[in-house]
Amino acid sequence: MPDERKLAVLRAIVEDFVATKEPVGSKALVERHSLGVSSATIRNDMAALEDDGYIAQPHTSAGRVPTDKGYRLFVDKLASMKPLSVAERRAIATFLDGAVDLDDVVSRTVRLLAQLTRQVAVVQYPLLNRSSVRHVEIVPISTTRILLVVITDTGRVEQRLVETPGPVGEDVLGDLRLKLNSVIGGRRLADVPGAVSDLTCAFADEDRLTVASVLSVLLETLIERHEERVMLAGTAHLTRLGQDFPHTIAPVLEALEEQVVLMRLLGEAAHPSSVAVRIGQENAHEGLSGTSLVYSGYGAGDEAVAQLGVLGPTRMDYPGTMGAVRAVARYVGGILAGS
Amino acid sequence: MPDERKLAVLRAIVEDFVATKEPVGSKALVERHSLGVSSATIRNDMAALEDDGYIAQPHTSAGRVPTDKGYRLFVDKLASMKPLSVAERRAIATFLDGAVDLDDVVSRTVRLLAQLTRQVAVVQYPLLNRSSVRHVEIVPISTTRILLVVITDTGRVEQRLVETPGPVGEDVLGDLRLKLNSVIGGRRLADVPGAVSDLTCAFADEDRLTVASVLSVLLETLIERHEERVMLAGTAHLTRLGQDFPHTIAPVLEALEEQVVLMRLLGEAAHPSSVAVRIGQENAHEGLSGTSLVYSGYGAGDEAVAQLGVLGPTRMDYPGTMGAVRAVARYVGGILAGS
DNA sequence: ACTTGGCACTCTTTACGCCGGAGTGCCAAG
DNA sequence: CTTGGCACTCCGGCGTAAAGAGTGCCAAGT
Repeated sequence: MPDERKLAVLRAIVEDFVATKEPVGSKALVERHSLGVSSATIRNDMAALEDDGYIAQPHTSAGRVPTDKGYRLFVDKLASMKPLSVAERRAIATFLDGAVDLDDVVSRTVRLLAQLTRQVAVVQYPLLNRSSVRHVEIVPISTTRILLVVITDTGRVEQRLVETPGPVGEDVLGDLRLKLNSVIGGRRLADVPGAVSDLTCAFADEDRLTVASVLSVLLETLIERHEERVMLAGTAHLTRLGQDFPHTIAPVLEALEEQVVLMRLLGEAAHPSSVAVRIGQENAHEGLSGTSLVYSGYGAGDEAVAQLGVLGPTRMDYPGTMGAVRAVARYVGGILAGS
Repeated sequence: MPDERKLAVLRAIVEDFVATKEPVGSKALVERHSLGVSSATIRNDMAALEDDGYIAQPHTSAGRVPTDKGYRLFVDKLASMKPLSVAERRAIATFLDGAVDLDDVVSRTVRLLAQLTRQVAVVQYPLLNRSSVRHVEIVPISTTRILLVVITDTGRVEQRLVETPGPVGEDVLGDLRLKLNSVIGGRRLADVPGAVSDLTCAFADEDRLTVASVLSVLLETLIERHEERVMLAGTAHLTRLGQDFPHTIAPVLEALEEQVVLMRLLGEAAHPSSVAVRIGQENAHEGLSGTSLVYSGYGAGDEAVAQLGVLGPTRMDYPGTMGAVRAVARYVGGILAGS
């Protein structure tokens, strides 16, 4: 619909507004970007863009500001990811190569991303569906509470407390541990449910309830838990956002503290293998209507195992941010594949 | 040094200032608190208090504001912890009793504390020195990388990645795992170093280096790692602080993201068994000079196993906050002792 | 049909001066 | 030692004024 020049105008508006944080007027536009036309022409174009909902003015006779819809068009049609500088690339390498641990990889990644983009970074823990069970450990905590620990061969460790319906003997637990390890040790996580289904039969009647409760928690842990954790960093960068809108920062912080919200944020869309963007209201969470999420799947090889991204004001440098997210996602993928 | 009435005046100033967030003058003081003297007398006292450094005025002919030193005196001599309301007590109980997990206890505690005090809450993971080793698991990740997992009988799980000096055979690892478990299984964490000291001798020469590297990481993990983790919540409450001093919020957020800073914050003082307060500059960290930390040790029984507390503006309700911190610390202690 | 220069209009932002209020410090008297 | 009085200071709010930025529209030009 919008012709060529109008698009150029929109692009210029977005770029200038991102750079200056101030509504941009027709005169400033024609000065800074060498469009071949006069300010009056630009004014006409801007009026048209406003009619179409791509830009808006905060109040009469102020400059124009991109709307969410405007940013969307910009991201979809007008922006290309900006490749990182050499220094940035080197920073990624040196920062990430020292990781000693899965936790460490995630924590370094999230800090790196925050620093690189100067925004809030979010990294989902890799969910390693195709991994298999290395060991199951059962630890009695009290007479009716036991701790269940699952170790996978990819280095993931999950723990979960189980309330048993009644007191359990040490011997039963020991027995259960042996049987569990022999039955599911080495199995793919996905195969575990089938493997343990008839395990309860091997126990005396009075212990079956206990065994069943342990098994149900085990399955729950394997299926759900690995999706639950995210890590974040760079919340201090929100203060820049708060500079102009002090009221918007609190709800964002609140949202970020809710793991659930974060997970939905990353999880709602199908995992993209490359970079995607959720802009403003598209986030479908009250406090996040003034922020954009730039995210990408990452993982070893071709398959995405989790998501990572950054959250910032809708008025952000999309090309740069998208470039950084893509670069980090790829590098982390490489690390996961290599280890 | 300061006589009785001057102390009363200081107390009144602190209370009023905390309540109103505005510098308090002599006239307002004598109106709100039924001191038996006139405003002129108060003025003299205030001048004396100012000479002694307990209060200050933001600018000439404005009301007075307590200094860090003033708050210190208030906390030490004038304040008593305010007991919680019944509703608050019940909130603690219902909130904390549902915990299913050590992680869960910590995460619920920190959220509860944040909500109760309307400030930033910090909870250190319990370090269970007196616990003993339940199981050690060794998982090969690649030819020169193995994952070491330690499970204690208190339900704590630690994992650590080990880079071996060279390739290691599965059999050696299996052997090591067996030997490790038989030697240190059931031992107190503190006893582990002694127990494993001569374990390397049991291996063939070419494997000793590998074994030694694994053992050193193991010891490291047991000694250091359990002190490292903290959890926090309620960062959104910082925005209230930022209302008046927008520039102070960013450094605080930065400090909070640095686990190291947080740990030093809690760790510098000897673990107190009851509530203690660190005010303003006493925190010895740049960005935290405008905040106070109210903290307490907590743990099962008499011995403190970790710390917990809240961070807020120096201008905070100390009696209320201290009461809340004490109550939560005690309740969590009870839970840990009970489970 | 599109572009352009001009112009009037609107609205925000900044500056300035003014005044009121709150609070202090000091003094002299009780 | 306390008290009332008083002069002085300084912040903060308010209204007006001027400046500046930007728009919308129109009529003329290409």
